[in-house]
Amino acid sequence: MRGYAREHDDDDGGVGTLQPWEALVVDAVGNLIEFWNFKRNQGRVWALLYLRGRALTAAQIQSALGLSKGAVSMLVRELEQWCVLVRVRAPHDDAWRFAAETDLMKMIGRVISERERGIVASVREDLERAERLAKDEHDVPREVLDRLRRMRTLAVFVERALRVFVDTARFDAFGALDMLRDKGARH
Amino acid sequence: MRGYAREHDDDDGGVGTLQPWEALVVDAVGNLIEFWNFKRNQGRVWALLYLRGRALTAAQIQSALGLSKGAVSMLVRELEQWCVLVRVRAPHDDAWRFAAETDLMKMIGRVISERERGIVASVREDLERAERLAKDEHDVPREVLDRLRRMRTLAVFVERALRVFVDTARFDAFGALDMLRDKGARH
DNA sequence: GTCATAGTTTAAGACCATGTGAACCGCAAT
DNA sequence: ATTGCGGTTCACATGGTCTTAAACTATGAC
Repeated sequence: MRGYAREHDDDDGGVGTLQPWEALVVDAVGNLIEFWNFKRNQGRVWALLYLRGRALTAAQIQSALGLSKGAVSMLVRELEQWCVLVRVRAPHDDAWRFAAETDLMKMIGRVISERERGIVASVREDLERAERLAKDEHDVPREVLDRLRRMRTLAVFVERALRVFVDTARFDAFGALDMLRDKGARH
Repeated sequence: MRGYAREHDDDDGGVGTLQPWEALVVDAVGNLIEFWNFKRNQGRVWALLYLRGRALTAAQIQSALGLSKGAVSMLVRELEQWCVLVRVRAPHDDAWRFAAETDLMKMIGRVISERERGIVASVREDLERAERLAKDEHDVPREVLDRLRRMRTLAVFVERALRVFVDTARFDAFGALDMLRDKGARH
């Protein structure tokens, strides 16, 4: 019976295809992540790396997940930009290796500060501009202006909330989100 | 100069196109909502209705936003299902009218409980199945099982957090999210 | 009955995101 | 210089989502 771990498992991280249970995990994370507007395969790559618990080469990722060379190249670069994995090269290794980031706060924080915050900010700006324009018209009813103001205020509020979140969450108020980390034990 | 409000503005809610400032608002909301995995036009419809502060007919929505009849039909049905607008028919009116829901908690609560919670739950289930399968293998390293368990635990945690949120948030801990509502004043 | 109006459903097409495969670059070994 | 290997980039194909146009249903007026 073909086992999960090979004898010298250092040099092959996943030739051929995944075990069924591994595929389950990888796809589950992929599906989840897809809903947060990332690519499904980004989630699958991260999950694979996290599960394996060590750095894999692009080729290993490619064959484990059944992706093309180009796709892996794109995916790891994107994930790197989101601080979701790190690219490492051992002294005399001739290939990059990729390892999963396990600090969820770091990842979420980055997504919020780079993406969510930008969106909310631009909505707020549009609402502000709209408010100025509307005020210049002479015939916009008071209640309409009022609703417009309320929307803008809400946007400002959300913007602040996000800022507070990223600024404070690092010093973990959110203990549970540190759960993926390898703390005690080994090493 | 063509004004915003017409003399007898009861019967035309938006013939032709929107005022520039209105378009700004509507599109801003559309862009925002798109990022929460809804259709851009769903956001635009809601924003229009909220801004106008009264129920509009499908035809009015259609011409104000420049959509097709079919699109409006789809959009309002979907929004209705998410409790984002209500469909009303006045006594002797021969057309439905649609009004924006202003209780943000109601809307968010519904989205979380119907969509987000389902996703997280299905991920948790997959992780549980994977964990059982992995335990049946004899050669899965302890650390791997451990990471798998941690992922599952995190999923369970998130699931609980979402449940708590939808169950308690109704009795507004989140005052700011009630901001869109017309409370005091008129009426 | 016919006609008109309001709304729904559907097939077809436009559009966009994602992945592929091949060409390409850079480097090291021979 | 040539070959091999890791990695990147790009044009194109593919697939999914959204919108439209048109057919269709329903309902009320005449």
